[in-house]
Amino acid sequence: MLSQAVENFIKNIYDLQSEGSWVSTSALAERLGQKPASVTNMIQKLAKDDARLVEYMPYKGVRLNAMGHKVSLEIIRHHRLLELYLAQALGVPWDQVHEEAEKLEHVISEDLEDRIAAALGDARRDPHGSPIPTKDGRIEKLDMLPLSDIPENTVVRVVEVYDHDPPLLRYFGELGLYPGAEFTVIEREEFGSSLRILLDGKELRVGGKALPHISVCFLDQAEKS
Amino acid sequence: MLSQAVENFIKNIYDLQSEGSWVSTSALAERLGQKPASVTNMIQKLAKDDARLVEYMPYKGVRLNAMGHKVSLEIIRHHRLLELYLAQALGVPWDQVHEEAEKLEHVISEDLEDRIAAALGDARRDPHGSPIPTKDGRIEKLDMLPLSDIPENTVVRVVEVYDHDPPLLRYFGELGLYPGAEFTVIEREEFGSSLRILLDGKELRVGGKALPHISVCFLDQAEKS
DNA sequence: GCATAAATTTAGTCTTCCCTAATATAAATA
DNA sequence: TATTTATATTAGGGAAGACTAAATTTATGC
Repeated sequence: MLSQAVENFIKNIYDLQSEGSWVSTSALAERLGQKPASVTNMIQKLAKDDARLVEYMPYKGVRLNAMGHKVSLEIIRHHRLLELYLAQALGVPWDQVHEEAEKLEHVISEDLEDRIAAALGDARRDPHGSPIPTKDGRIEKLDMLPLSDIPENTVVRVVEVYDHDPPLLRYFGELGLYPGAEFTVIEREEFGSSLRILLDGKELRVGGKALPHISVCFLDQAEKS
Repeated sequence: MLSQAVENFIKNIYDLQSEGSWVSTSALAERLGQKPASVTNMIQKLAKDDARLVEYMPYKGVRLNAMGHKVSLEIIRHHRLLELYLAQALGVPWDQVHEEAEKLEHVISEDLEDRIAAALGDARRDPHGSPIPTKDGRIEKLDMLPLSDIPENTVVRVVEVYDHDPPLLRYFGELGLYPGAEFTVIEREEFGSSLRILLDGKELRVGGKALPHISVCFLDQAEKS
């Protein structure tokens, strides 16, 4: 049985690892809201023989090994199933599901996980568009680009909104920028200060700081519904 | 914010307190699966000025004060709402809901508590028949007697099954002895070894050890449906 | 009523998981 | 390359929450 502290470490290493192979002590400390010294400490424990969840090279960083990778996907499966269940079954707003799932993910049994999954049917994505890992540890790789990199006059669809900050999510919600939403990028204003888009016939302005947190895919005429 | 350890202490003091005013160190230790020395330690902390949840008299025992009483009912509300929700919404068998709720009760937010309560409508009892405390801290007092005290030739209805042991609950489930079930006590065998009852036209034998764990109310002809 | 048994508390220890302060290493720059 | 700066690690410490062993208090039996 892994402690909640360990599970959180593993999960956050997974998230950071996608942005490069080795995860630095300070990046992990930042994300966990802990001091770098504390992180070094825990990482060394996780790399030891009894745990063996990560590979650690002093002054270089940490990364998950096969075991740690498996464990992280189990936790992320819990988290994302819970987010979706809370939103669908209990109507928890999408800006609050993360915080709630963050606590629940560590305490639900395998059996409850299965029941939640069954209740959701064939659920592939959580409310933010992130893929839900399968029970056997596979996870869909999404084909997408941050909205900040999209050229003008392009039709796109929101794939994933990757941030857990409630005010930011509420802002996106007000604009209608949920996963699945389709819109046209009209014009990128100078210095990336904001983006003009056309969504459901309305012209909207999306703040520049928000752009990296929305990922979209291109939508050619054939696909567009 | 109370720790899970503290919440568990408070909840278990509540449960034991109904069987007499002061709760002994050893009884609490037994229930919590801890050593008496550990319990003394924690109790003294709970009685200190910062917490002030219990009243403590050395060598006599511990009991909840007004604050502790309020807190315990909040935790028990979480627990019982969760048990009922898990059973009703997710089909978790009644012998497993306790264990699951035991972990969840400490991590759900007030908001989630309210959403679960709303989803359940006007829910008054958990799957074992125990009353669910209201949001404002009131709890129904049940009028019932243990099945071991019921005279022969009496018609009764199951009110509460008070034990969390899964095999015992499965045994009751097989017999059909859920809260609400109505039956007639036919004959009490000598030394309380077992009880013959008539339920839904079938004659059943209930093991003597199980009798104190089922509480029933009398059912006169007028009430009987 | 006194001796023994049972229950409780005290004292000291251990693990987990966080911290700060000091030190060591790596990276960046002149 | 030497020096400065940023990053990481080591060393030591503290709170929470459990433990064992020893001492103390209360209850019980003759």
